[in-house]
Amino acid sequence: MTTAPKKNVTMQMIADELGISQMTVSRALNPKSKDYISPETREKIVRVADKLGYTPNLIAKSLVNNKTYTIGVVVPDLSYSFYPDVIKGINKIATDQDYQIILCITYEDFKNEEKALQTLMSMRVDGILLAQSQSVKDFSLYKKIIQSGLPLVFFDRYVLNLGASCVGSQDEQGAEEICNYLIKKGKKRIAHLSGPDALSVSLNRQKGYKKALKDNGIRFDKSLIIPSGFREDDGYQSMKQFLKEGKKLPEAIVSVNDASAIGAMTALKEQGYKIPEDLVIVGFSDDSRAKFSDINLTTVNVPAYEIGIKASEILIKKISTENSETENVFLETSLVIRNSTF
Amino acid sequence: MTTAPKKNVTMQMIADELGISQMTVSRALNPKSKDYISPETREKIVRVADKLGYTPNLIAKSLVNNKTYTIGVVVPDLSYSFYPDVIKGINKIATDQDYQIILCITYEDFKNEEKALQTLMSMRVDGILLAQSQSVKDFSLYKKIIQSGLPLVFFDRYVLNLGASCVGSQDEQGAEEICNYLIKKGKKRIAHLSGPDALSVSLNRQKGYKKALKDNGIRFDKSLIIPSGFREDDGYQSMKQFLKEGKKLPEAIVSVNDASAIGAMTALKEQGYKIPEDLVIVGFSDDSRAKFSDINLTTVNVPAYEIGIKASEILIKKISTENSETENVFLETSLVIRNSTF
DNA sequence: TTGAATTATGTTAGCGCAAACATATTTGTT
DNA sequence: AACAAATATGTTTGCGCTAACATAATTCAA
Repeated sequence: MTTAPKKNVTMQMIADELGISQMTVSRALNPKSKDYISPETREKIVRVADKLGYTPNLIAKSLVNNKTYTIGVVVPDLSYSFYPDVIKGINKIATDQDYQIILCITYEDFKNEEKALQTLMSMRVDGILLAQSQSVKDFSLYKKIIQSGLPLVFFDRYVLNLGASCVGSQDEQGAEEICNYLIKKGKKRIAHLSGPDALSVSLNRQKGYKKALKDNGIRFDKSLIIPSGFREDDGYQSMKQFLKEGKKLPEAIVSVNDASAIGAMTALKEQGYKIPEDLVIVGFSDDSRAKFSDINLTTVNVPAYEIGIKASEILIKKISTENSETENVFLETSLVIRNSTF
Repeated sequence: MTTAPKKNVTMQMIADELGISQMTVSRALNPKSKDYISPETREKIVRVADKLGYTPNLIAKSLVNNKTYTIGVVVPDLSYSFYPDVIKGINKIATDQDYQIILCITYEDFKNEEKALQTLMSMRVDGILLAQSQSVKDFSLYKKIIQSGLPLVFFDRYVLNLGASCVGSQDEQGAEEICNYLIKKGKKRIAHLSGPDALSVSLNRQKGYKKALKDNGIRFDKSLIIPSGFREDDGYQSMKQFLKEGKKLPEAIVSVNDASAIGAMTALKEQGYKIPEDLVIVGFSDDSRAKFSDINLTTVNVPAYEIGIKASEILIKKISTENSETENVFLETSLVIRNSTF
């Protein structure tokens, strides 16, 4: 037995049942302070609404109000603990303010990112939270969004001075700190497994790396920049390539993030190198896996949950305030020393 | 300088610009096979649409078509790797079919779950994927959803015979297998850290545990069922409580999931017990942390990504097929032996 | 050449709701 | 009693779009 799917109950149906106008139903179910409605009528309406199983149609409401109570959240991946943690933060604030999250995963592919953004615009989300994909090509779509007046807040991976607020971490300082730590430990020949040039995180972390070198009188050696990416496999492949070239091994490697560091460790171990005896390696992000003794990665903690909180707070403020200024917030990182640098 | 937020461009604006009717614009931008439109007109329209920065309004479309191309995904948590992995699977299928995901996190709270489901109904999502929260109270809302004709598919934590399809893992067999493994290793006094009674996963895993005992001629001892939950802290608290009661320590503990097992390990270690020397412990789920040597948890692998794939496939089939039958799918688990059971 | 088919466009209505503007009905005030 | 204010409800319109049904312009066969 299959029951024919019932059509959704509308205000008109409730009105018809009671022989009143649809507008009265609307007023009863969505009381505005300035509206008048008699308690008896309201009660009747609520009872019938309940009896018929009325569920308000947010689509229709959105069309009228030009407001959807949805925000688009675009992330590159869910594979490591970082973005799920950010999303938890976003969800906290969004839920408190009755916004729903539309989740898009780009898998680091700019094509997917562009498609997601287009769709979110068409869905008339009230705002967008975006962490760029690793393969960004250009910023024209970002500009279009910003210019259209749709609030956009970058998080983690951002573009400054585009008119969108940015929430991230103090990447440069974090990288500088961890490099200084390595140098203090006596390391001089330090390589950097870097992320894609187009991204703020990559550049800032690299900047911190260079600054630490400079401050400590170590000459920057371009050949020690190993181009990589954010995924474990990026680190693995890049390290493998580097080792194949037969260059002299560095004393330390500063990776652009944990996943990449873990990949690099795998490549190094495959070649029989021991960490931290033969060389030390550090990451960035404090992935949930970093603390385990098989990896035990010295890294820089980035407050993922707080980034989510802050980014969504700024977004929602932007949504509900007429002319809110763009603001950039960079949360503090902290050094987490573990055994990969003994 | 702050530019006034431009109103969104509509088809009517394009039509006005060209002195044609809005309907012609609609036809040009959303070609239906049966429609006629001259190539020149279409070209003009596309050009103007582009010039004005037209973005189709899916809200309006949804209202007309009674179809939103959204699916609601309700999960209890994002803290462990399991649900993010499921979501990756869901996202894969959803994206392929041009559906967007509306993500709701309940934090194991039934109140949040009910609110999320209500909202999703109001948003007129085309279907819902749900993993119940740990604190389910009753099924009336599920029934209401199903009766309303809104496709609902349970995943991971499900309720059979409610009219909704269910996608899960072979929990009973998995639990049985891991218990048999322990028994084969000579363990006889085996405790079970169990999940909430209201949930399928809990019951099935407990059923598998009991079956293994029975098949091996071990009498079931009710006092060895330790009521717990799915979160790390649940396992920690329950274990602590159990230890405080001063009962004789079991030789092995079968936990309802990895997080709970990890929590229990913490409690045990705090009391100076050594794993696996003093007692062995096993989990369920194969969380991304389970493989690390600090934990090294023998567990049952549950194919999270595949559950996401299967559940969303079934949901979308249900959405697009008139009278699709409910179907229940239980994916195979596999034993993962690590050092927590030496 | 004529009218039927084909092609190209226009008009109207309605999806479900709420803003804006009526119109009743009741209450309170003097 | 008379009128304004307060209260309660109704009507119309439009959000942006598409389905359904016109109508106009063109093509083509006989």
